[in-house]
Amino acid sequence: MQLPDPLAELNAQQREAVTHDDQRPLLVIAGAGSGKTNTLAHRVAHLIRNGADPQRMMLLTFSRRAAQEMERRAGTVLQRAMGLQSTTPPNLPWSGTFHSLGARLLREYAPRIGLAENFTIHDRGDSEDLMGLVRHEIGFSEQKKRFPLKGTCLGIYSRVLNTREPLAEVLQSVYPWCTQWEDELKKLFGAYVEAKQQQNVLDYDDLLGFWADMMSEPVLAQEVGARFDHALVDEYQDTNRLQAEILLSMKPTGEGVTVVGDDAQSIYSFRGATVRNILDFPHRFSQPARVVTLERNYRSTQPILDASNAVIAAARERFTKNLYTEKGAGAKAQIVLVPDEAQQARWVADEVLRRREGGVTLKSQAVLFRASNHSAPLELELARRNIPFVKFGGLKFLEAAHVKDLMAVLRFAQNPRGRMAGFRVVQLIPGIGPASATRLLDAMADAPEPLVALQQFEPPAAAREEWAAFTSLYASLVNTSLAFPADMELARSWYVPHLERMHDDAQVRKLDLEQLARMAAAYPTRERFLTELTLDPPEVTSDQSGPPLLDEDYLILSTIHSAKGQEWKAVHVLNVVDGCIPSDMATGTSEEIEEERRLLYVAMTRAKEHLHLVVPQRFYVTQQSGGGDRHMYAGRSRFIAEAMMGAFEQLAWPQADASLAPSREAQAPVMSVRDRSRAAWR
DNA sequence: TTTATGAACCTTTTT
DNA sequence: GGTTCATAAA
Repeated sequence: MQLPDPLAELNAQQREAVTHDDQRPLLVIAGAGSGKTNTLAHRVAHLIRNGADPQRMMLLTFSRRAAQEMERRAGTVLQRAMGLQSTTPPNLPWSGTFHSLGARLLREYAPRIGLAENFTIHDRGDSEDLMGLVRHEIGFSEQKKRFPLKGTCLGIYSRVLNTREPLAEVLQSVYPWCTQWEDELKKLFGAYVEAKQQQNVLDYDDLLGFWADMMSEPVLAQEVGARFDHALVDEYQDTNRLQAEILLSMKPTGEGVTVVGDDAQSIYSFRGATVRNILDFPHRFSQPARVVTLERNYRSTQPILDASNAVIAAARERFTKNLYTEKGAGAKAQIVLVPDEAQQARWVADEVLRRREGGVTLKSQAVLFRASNHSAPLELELARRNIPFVKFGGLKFLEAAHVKDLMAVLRFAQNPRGRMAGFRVVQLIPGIGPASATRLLDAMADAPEPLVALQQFEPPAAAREEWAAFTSLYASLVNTSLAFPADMELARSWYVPHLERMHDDAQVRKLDLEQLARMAAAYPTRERFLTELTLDPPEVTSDQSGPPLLDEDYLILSTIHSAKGQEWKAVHVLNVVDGCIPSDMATGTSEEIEEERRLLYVAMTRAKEHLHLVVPQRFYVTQQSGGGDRHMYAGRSRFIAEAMMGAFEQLAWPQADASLAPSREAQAPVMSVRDRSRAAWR
């Protein structure tokens, strides 16, 4: 039987990237929409077809979702190419983010590198809290002059680790207002590291840092490196120096290394990512790399591409790529002027429904925005009109207080030396506050058997009864006689009464806990559940109405950052206004501004057929000084210069002459202060 | 020492 | 609009 040639659907450059077979490392510069994922999937399939062992492939992608998508598509390609009947995708056990693979390796090698195997992982919030605690303990919270806040301290620490720059340099370039505190910060970070080790916890940065440290030991480097024949990295423009070092130490010759990226889409430098990684890649290994550039765009129509190209062409520095497409002409990208944010919400809702009438499902439309709170007015409008939507990015499910509480119970059981979890959990018990909690945790830290210390602890009299209930819960959680997720159920039944006592809206919050319990069921062990949920939190925010059913149609709302790698038929970008894009939080240096420009470019290139940039001409800002909210008049984003307007179609809504007059809604009474003042005394 | 109440605060993006 | 921080009362 003649099998179809799996490469037939690829263009020449893609084929070159897929079939690259010599020992040199491979760099694929892939423009937006150039079939990057497809190419990578084909490459994975190609390697497997030629005998590569999927167990010995490391696939580093930006998110777990990206990894799953990759496995799925590689599976489809393989199936077609080999005529396999089975529909199961190849099992790629080593695919995930740098952080998640780091966690797995460290767990596995823990005994040999001086770690306890049951370490738990701090998320951003825990790390900040611990930093704050240490900061307080060594007396920096009571300085006469203001010492940087805990979040800033963690930011500095993290940046030093991820960029591998000396503290002094980081302070100079990114935190110039903190340079006077260099010595104190050094001392603080030393104490912070000490605290983490005593508590047997790792933070995000440790997952990379310890991995890199482990690889600096030649015996281990050799051993780990030899486990993998291939290492493929997606979104390479968003990796940082530390990640590049890890890759280099795993595969010093570059043999079997493939990285894919697009310098024009680098949008994570705030996290220490550097475009230099992709620029320097060709000469980082002991042999030069082969470079393949994908320029043909398969996603967007020519007019959308023209507008996007115009925006990115103004970038200060970039690798010239000229995206082209053979898709037929379509509608020009639109710039839509609306009077204010409320009208913007109405316009978008109208437009979304209009498109749906035209046959574009809600799911194939997306609304993108710079910061997650930008979508608030739109969310109200959508709710009012019963348009279902799912929002990505922004406040995470796991950041809700009640979800953190329940997770902390499990984490405290998993790692009894983790103070942050314990501190949180025991204060749920009425009668126990910070002082008693500290006394308990100190006793546990000093004891050889933390569980025994906890059982022997004398709680304040007011807490005695509840304390007994807790100790028995804790004991059964620590002795993992229960199969996961049965212990989750146990913890939940202990926590729910506390939840009801503390929150008026306990009903809504209980739904979230049920959701959490359902999620837990998908993991084999408690350890895996805790680790993976911390490293790869569910992106959907908790929503009072609950997530729509999977088969239902719903609109996508997403931050631009979370929209990375995705595409939709119609894309609406909110607040394309100076102050939002670029964010006025990020107009300090020209590097920051350049990154904001790329952000707009990323947003625009998500669109396949219809692209709308909405410009509210007036919007609210809440300013801390000046005592209240005020209106601001803002112009179109500086990234769309007058000279580029030829690539856009501009329209105003409502009709131009009315655009600056107050709308009907603005004049209609929305409330009665008199009713309210009367009601206040009723 | 704990808890209840009030005031201030601050709002980017993510592993 | 929500949480965190400070102060006062139990």
